[in-house]
Amino acid sequence: MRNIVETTAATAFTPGVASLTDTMDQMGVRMTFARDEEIFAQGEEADLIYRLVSGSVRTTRLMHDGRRQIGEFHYMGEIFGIEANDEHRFSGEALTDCVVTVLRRSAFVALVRSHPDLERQFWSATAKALQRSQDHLLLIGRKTACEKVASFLIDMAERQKAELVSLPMGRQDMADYLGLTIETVSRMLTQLQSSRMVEFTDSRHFRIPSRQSLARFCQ
Amino acid sequence: MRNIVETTAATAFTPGVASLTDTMDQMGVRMTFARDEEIFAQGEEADLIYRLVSGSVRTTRLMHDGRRQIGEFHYMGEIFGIEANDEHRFSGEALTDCVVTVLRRSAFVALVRSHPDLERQFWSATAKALQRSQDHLLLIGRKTACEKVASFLIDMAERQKAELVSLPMGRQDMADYLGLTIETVSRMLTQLQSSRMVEFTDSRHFRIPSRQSLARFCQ
DNA sequence: CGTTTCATTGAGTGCGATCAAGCCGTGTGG
DNA sequence: CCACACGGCTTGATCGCACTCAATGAAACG
Repeated sequence: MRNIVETTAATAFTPGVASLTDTMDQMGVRMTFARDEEIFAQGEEADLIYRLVSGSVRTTRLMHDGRRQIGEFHYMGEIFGIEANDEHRFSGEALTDCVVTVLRRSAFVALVRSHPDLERQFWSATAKALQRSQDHLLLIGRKTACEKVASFLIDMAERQKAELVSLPMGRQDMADYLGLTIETVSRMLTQLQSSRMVEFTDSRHFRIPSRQSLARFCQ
Repeated sequence: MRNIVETTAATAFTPGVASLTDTMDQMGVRMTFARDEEIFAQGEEADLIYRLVSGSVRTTRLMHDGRRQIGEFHYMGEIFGIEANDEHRFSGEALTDCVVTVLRRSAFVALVRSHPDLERQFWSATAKALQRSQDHLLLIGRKTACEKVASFLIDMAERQKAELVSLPMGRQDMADYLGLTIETVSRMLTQLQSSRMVEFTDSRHFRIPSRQSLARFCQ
């Protein structure tokens, strides 16, 4: 454990109309993680809840033989590490250097119980996660390699306001998110680029000339 | 609409320590659906919440060209049709003839708000759904056809207490749940059967001689 | 008994995986 | 400043698993 998490603030704090994330930031303890560092491990007790102040995180699940599935990428402001049971079913790993605020689950549950508004916000976040997971099922189960990569690029572009979109993850992470191999991801990217659907300035930055055109590749 | 849903009971009802599902059954309106009938449609306003009294349900999502992904199968007792937004992202269809209790979402939210215990049960159900969806991601994204089918059979066996497990869905539904074709599902089933991993009495009923042996096929 | 629907089996194809180089930007030390 | 190594990415050649297309088998139903 890198840091002792203090929960003493919980009893003193009264949020009023504060947002869930603001409240977590005020009550939680700030921690930093370096790129590729593990934040929590698959199988570990899920007694902490995390909010991402800056940087990006991936949640991954590993099979015995090394096959890997990325459950979700999390970006600035998002909550992650929520579990229905008391055990983490995914590992959480820092995609880039990042800062998180950490809250004990028990403190979180107590807080949320006494502030129904926060509870609703929290439920909404969970339901959104479910939605994204279900959307992803269709992508992984039924889309072609090209459609998967195109959908991913559009999703990234929609999450970022900037015209030039940046990819915090490498090709292997993209592959493990989309249920493909690194080679196939690379091939589809060059294919999309030579069809003028995307323009990469370098391997981690791209822009989409016409969102609509690219969307046609996603079905 | 087949049936007008009454919500007058909501104000009069006080659940005490009743379970969420019991409460829904008491407050909701009972409806019946025939096999393959649509309970709610993809894109439709999600103003109702459903609990399955008897029978089975599939939630499906369709692409323009007919490709289909099944999100989840629901069995007796389960709640389904919950959405984060006000629009259904999946269709709900009766897998078999079934009976459901239906509750207006607004009534449900009001009820849940005034009874924190119910709210916790509801949240737990949502979190479990998220968990199942995430488990399914690994299956669809990274498992082989054989592993997918074996995992599915074990999951079915675990949900039913009986030694002889019955499949309420046809081969096409299995295929669309696992991200395979109907032919591949059929081939894997005969392959598993000729390896003595499962015994089918007919196409819809099977038993597993050794759970452990079959589990080895799931990785 | 014919018709329909669902499941199985077979033959051949193709998409994405695998195996193997090659490329390129970055960092390091001489 | 160059030589070299290293990791991440791309590209090429080949393979194989799952898909497609097609036929057959087996129940269910009128």
